[in-house]
Parts: sequence; C-alpha cells; structure tokens
Amino acid sequence: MSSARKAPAARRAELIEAAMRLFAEKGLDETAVSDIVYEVGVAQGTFYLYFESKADLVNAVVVHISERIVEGVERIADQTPMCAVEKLLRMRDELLSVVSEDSALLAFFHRPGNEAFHDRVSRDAVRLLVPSLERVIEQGRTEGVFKISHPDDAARFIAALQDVTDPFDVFAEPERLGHHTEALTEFVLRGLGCDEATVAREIERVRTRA
Amino acid sequence: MSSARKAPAARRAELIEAAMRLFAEKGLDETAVSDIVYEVGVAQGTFYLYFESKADLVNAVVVHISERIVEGVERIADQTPMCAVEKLLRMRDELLSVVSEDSALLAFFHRPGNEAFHDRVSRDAVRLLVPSLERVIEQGRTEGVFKISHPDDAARFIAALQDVTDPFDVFAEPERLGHHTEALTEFVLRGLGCDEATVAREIERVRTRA
Amino acid sequence: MSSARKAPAARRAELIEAAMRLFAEKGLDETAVSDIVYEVGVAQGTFYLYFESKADLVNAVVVHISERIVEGVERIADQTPMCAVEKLLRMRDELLSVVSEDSALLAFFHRPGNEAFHDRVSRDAVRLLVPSLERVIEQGRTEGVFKISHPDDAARFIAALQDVTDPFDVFAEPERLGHHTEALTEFVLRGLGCDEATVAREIERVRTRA
Amino acid sequence: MSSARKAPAARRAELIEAAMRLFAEKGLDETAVSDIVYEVGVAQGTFYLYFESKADLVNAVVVHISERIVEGVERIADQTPMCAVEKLLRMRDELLSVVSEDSALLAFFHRPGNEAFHDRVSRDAVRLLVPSLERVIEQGRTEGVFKISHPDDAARFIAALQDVTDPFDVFAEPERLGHHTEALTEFVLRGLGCDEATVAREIERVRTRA
DNA sequence: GATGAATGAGAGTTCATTCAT
DNA sequence: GATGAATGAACTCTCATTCAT
Repeated sequence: MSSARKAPAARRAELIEAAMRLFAEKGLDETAVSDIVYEVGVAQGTFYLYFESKADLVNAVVVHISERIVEGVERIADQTPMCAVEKLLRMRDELLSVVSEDSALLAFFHRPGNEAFHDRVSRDAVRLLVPSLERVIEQGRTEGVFKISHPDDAARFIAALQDVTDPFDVFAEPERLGHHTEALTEFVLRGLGCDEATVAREIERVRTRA
Repeated sequence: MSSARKAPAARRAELIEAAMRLFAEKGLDETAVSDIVYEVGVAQGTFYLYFESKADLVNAVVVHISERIVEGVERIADQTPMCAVEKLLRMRDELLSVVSEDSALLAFFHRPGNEAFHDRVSRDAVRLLVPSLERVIEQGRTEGVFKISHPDDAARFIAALQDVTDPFDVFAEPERLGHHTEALTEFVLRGLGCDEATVAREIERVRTRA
Repeated sequence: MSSARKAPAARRAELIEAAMRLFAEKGLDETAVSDIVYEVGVAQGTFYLYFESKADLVNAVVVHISERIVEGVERIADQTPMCAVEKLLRMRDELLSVVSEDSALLAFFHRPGNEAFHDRVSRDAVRLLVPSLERVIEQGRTEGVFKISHPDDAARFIAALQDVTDPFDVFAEPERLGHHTEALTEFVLRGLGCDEATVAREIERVRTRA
Repeated sequence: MSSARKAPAARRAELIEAAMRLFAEKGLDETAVSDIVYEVGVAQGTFYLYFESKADLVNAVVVHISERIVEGVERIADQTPMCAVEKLLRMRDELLSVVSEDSALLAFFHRPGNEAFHDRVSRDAVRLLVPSLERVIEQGRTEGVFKISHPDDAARFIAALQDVTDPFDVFAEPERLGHHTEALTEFVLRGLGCDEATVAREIERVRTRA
C-alpha cells in the first residue's frame, strides 16, 4: 500500500485517520494496533515510530477531534464587530453543523465500546469551549443584553448543553433538530436573562429559517 | 471467606459491590474477574453462575448506580402537595447530594479508565430523569410559573445540566459547590421563564443556606 | 420436565438418548454435561448417579449404537435353514438398511467433531461382526460355494467393507446406493471365490430389485 | 531453545512435528498448545503466528500425514511401463510399509484419544487414493486381466481395505502381517475378477517373499 | 525509517465433577 | 434419589510491545 517512505506528519495523520475509521467500525477495545497498521499497509513496528503506545494514539485522536469541533466556534467568538447574541447563536449553529454534517463522527461516537472516547472528547471540547463562551457572555453583559450574575458558570452550562455528542439523538431527523434548536435557543437566552423581546425575535429567526 | 452456599440474589449483590470497589480502586480494564472473585472469596467459576460475562457485570453495575441515583429524585417529583419550583429545587438538591455524599461513587467516576462507566451511567440517569422532570415542568406551566414553550426539551436540558457525573469538578470544594448551585438555580429558573422575583427569592434561599 | 423419580434404567436410557441427540447436533466436544441434563430436565448432579463420568457416557453411547447395528445381522447369521450366499446377502441388506434408514445415526456420524465416535463404533461393530461372518463363510466353504483360503481374514475384509459409517456418502441418493450395492456384491462374491454363474445371478437379483 | 528468528516454513514444520510427537505421547485432547510451544522452545503467541487455532493445527497434521502416506503410492500408479497387477501389488506393499515402518505413526494412531485423527486421516487418505487406484484398475481392464464392471466402486473398496490405519492390529507381529497380506491379495485379485492362475501366482510370490 | 517474527503475561471463560442440603 | 451452587484447574487465544535485521 503506502509502505514507501513518507513525510512523518503525513504518516501520523494516516494512522490517526485509519484508527478513527476502525474505532467507528469496531469500537476502541476491539481495534488492535495490528488492525490499524494493516489498514494503512505498514508493519507492526512502524506504529511505534509515530506513537509511544496505543494510549498515546487514543490521546492523539481525542485531541484531533476536539480541535476539529472547537476550531470554527472559536473563530466566531473572536470576530470583532458582532453583538453577543449574534455570536452565541452562530456558535450554536457552527457546533450543531460540525457534528451533524460529519457522519463519520456520529458513527464514531455512537459505536458501543466508544463511550470512553465520547466522554473524553466531550470533556475536552467543553473545556476548550468555556473560555470563548465566557468572553461572549461578558460582552453581552457589557452590552446590557445578558443579566446573568456568574458568566463563568453560565459558560459551563451552555457548553454542557451544546454537548457535542448528540445526547438525545436529535440529529436523527431534521424536524427534531429544528425543534431542538428552537427550544435550546429559548432556554439559553432566557437562562442568560435576555428580555422577552429578544428571545421572541431569535426564536422567530430559527423558525423562519427551517 | 464467604464460600458457603448463599441466596442467589445476595451472591449477585456481593459480586456487584466487590466489583464497584475494585473498579473505583483500579479502573475497569485493570480489574480482572479473578480480582473480583478473590475479593468476595468465591471460585472463578462462581462468577459465571451470576453473570454471563464481564460485560454483563458492567451492565449490572451501570443499572445499579443509575437506579440508586434516580430513586430519590423520582420520589420527590411525585410528592403530591408541593409546588413545581419547590420540587425542582429539591430534585436538584437530592441529585447533588446523592453524588457528593457518596465518595465511593465519586472515586469510581474519577478513576481514569472508568470513562466508559461515566458516560453510560450519565446517559442512563438522564434518560430516567427526563420523564419526572417533564411532569414537574408541566405542573409549573399549569401553575403559571414556567413560561417555557417546550417542556419536553426543557426537561432534557435540565437533566443534562444536572449531569450526575460532576462535569466541572464542582464537588471538590464546598465553596465551589455553593457557587455552582446558585448559578445553576438562576440559569434554570430563568431558562424556564420564571419571573425575576421568583428567581431572586430562590437564589437568596440558596445563598443563606450555605 | 421429567424430574420425578423414575426407574433407573429408564433414566439412564433417557440420558443416553438426549446425549445422542445433542452429539448429532453439536458434536461430542461441544456438548457439555450441563447441556445433556438440561435437555432431560434433571439436575447437574443427577448425571453422576447414572454415569461415572462423561467418558463413561460416551462408552455407553458407543455400545448402544454398535449393538443396535449388529443385532439384526447376527440373527440372520444364525438362521438355520439358509444357504451361505443367501445369508451373506441378507446380512449386507440388513447392515445397509439399519444405517440408511436411521437418519439420526447418519447425522450423528456426519457431524464434524464426532470422528472419534465414528471410529470407535466402526471398530466395535467390525469386531462384533467378524465372528458371525466367519461362521457364514465357513458354512459357504462346506457348501463348496466359497473357495477362499482364509475365512477369518475374509470375514475381516467383508466387515471392513460394510463399514457402518457410510464412507462414500453412498446413502445420499438412492441411485448411488443401488450402484454401490451391485458393485459390492460383485466384489465380495468374487473375492470369496464364487463361480461366475452365482455372481451373475446375484447381481441380477440386486438389479431387478431396485 | 530455537527461539531465534527462523524461516516461516521451517517454524511451521517444527511446530507440526512437535505436535505429532506430543499427540502420540499424550493424545490430542491432553496436549495443550502450551505443551507444543514449550517443546519447540518458542512463546505461546508464536503458535498463533503459524496457526489460526488448535483446530487449524490438527488440520495441518492430518494433511501432513495423509500426504506422506499417499505420496509413494501415487508415484507407483503413474509409473509407465508396468502392468496393472504389478502396480496394484506394489501399491499394496508401499502402503503397508509406510505405516508399518513408521512406528511414530503407529503410536500416534494407537493412542487412545486420537480416534478423531485416525478417522480423518483414514478418510483423507482413501479420498486421495481412489483416483490412482481407479486408473490402475482401468488399465487392468484394458489389459484384460480385471473383469470388474465398476472400476470406480472397486477402487473405493480396495482403498477402504487398505485402510491405512491398521484396523486389525495386523502390524503387531510379522507373522500376522504375512498372513494378512496373503489373504488380502487373494481377496482383492479375486474381487477384481482375475483368473485363478494369476491369483495363485501372486499368492505364491507373497508367500515366498516373507 | 521500516520491517515483522517473536514475545509472554494474562485475560476471560468453560466445564467435569463434588457434596451439603 | 435428586438437587444445583460451588469448585478451580486448565484451557485457548489476544495483543501491545520489542528489536535484530
């Protein structure tokens, strides 16, 4: 296959991707290092040139996924001329879309035996999301639109709600997703203390979009 | 040890408890079936009289924990003469206390290598919690205190927020726990559309209690 | 099921029959004592009231089958007023029919994992068959129809040829069975030194019968 | 022992031979994979580099033995300038000698617990022998020396008679072997329809040889 | 960098057998 | 006679990791 010499980073990426494919197919514990090297077409020993251990690979996969998920969201948080509510809702959309549009990712998390992954990515993504969210909430307080007392906790709550891993199988049908999005928007904006006019306006926007 | 003949249910419980102790100590993967039977003082084969496999035991442990967690909460939801806000806050307290007060449970979930447990119990508990929450939210709508449009989604959000498994290490210090409880109360009540007077009153109650 | 007290011999027979059914289904090694007692509906320990060990049961099954196979054949050998050729051919028919008509027996022997059975029954049946055959051949020599020099060896050869266990899947289709029977008759009668007239006559009888 | 890296085919052969030695000593079921690897001096896992399972090794042993047995016999069947009777008798001798001279093979088959082997090798060898025998019988018919009507069935009968696995413990004493060989020769040649002169000549040859 | 045969501890699981009730 | 929970040694097989080539 691809046994010829290769740029180290490319080999590494190739191994990570093969691993993700196999984890999605067979689950973490059922996937042996030998399966991964076979998939890529390299020798058993080659694996240990790129990863210290299987656990090390698992870490790399967790980081890989978390980064992919958080990337776009952070960019939005830092876009300068945009009001907090707008940012928050765009972050929500970005997060929903990154997961719902990557069916490999969904398969990966849904696979029984990948619960450990789910948990670690979830924690990691939440951890990465919280600072961005906190900044946006703070901005909203400055703008006078959010009346919440503890922006840091609120950031955690919102991050937890956005939980990357589809807790309610909401991605299964578009209709459920629309419903869920509307309810989430209402709940979060109210939770942050928006006035009813803003809440109503944003729900209307969600509804007309679908 | 306890090798004499025993009522089947007692033996089973004994094995589940020994397993939980060891999982908390060494993690799921590092705990061998042989460790569990040694702890209980029975033969290797006895284990397979009560569980089809190690995975079957893990399921039993998940169910055992979920039930323990949800039990008290459901009782509160069904207490007849109590207003919805009161129920909701008591459910919150019950949930926080069942986890924070059982240090074995915390140890269990914190142990690296038990992420899979964490995830599965979390899902399971959320699933069990949602119907109770939904009933309470519906009650609150009837009472005119919650203005939320979608009680079912709200129930899911609240269940996810109460995530049994200590998402932010909030149980580590009492001070953080107080802070968290206050913020959570504010966020949830606002999210459900309570009027500001109620929110303020309940936050005050949390604050003075600590 | 049949857990009530029962005549010892009946219980034993019940266990042997259940064992044979399961051996036919799953093979010797894949059938556990626990499967057998479950099939009969008695407790694990009851088995050891009737058999010393699993090996003891296996012996009992071998004996059971061999006896069933050889029984009718021996009766024919000892029927007084009948010529040797007639006896030999009737023994052949009896042997073919006892196996071909008992599909359970065929299933039993065909099952991969029952090779050891096949072998032991085969040896045992051959051993039991030889004395009867020897007497018939001796009778044929006296009658002047067989010219063979060593009746004892010839008996062994014929027994081996009749090998109870369907070496060539000859029972699969009736047509093959007819063909096989004809060829076997020709070969054996010639092997025993019959004159060509007798051989031709008996082959004709086989052919017109079918 | 021989733990250094080795050509795969050599390793495989080494394992097969060690297995045969142990099977002869202790029987199939009493020989653990761990015994085999210990005998060879390699690690447990090494076994599974060369065989998928213990059953896979057993297959390999069956094939190994069958091939060894049949090899010489087939060579004789294909020797061009030789008459059918001569070929048949040489095939008989070859078959008897390959088994009688390899005491390891005899020990192997006699060991209680190796019945399954006996049976499988027997079937396999018979299967392999039939085509060669059929060709020789056909040749004999062309030469006018065999008068049999169904060469294919006859081939099967002869193969079954030659049953490699010592059905009557005939190899125990040389005298019995001589006797057996003589009787077998007589029976087979007559069975194939040789004229009495040929039968008498060949029996004489057997007798004077011993 | 790459190979892949070799490692070997240890896992989960089975099952013939026993014996107190 | 009958029970069935308990036994426990022994099994096959796995797989992350190493290292001489």
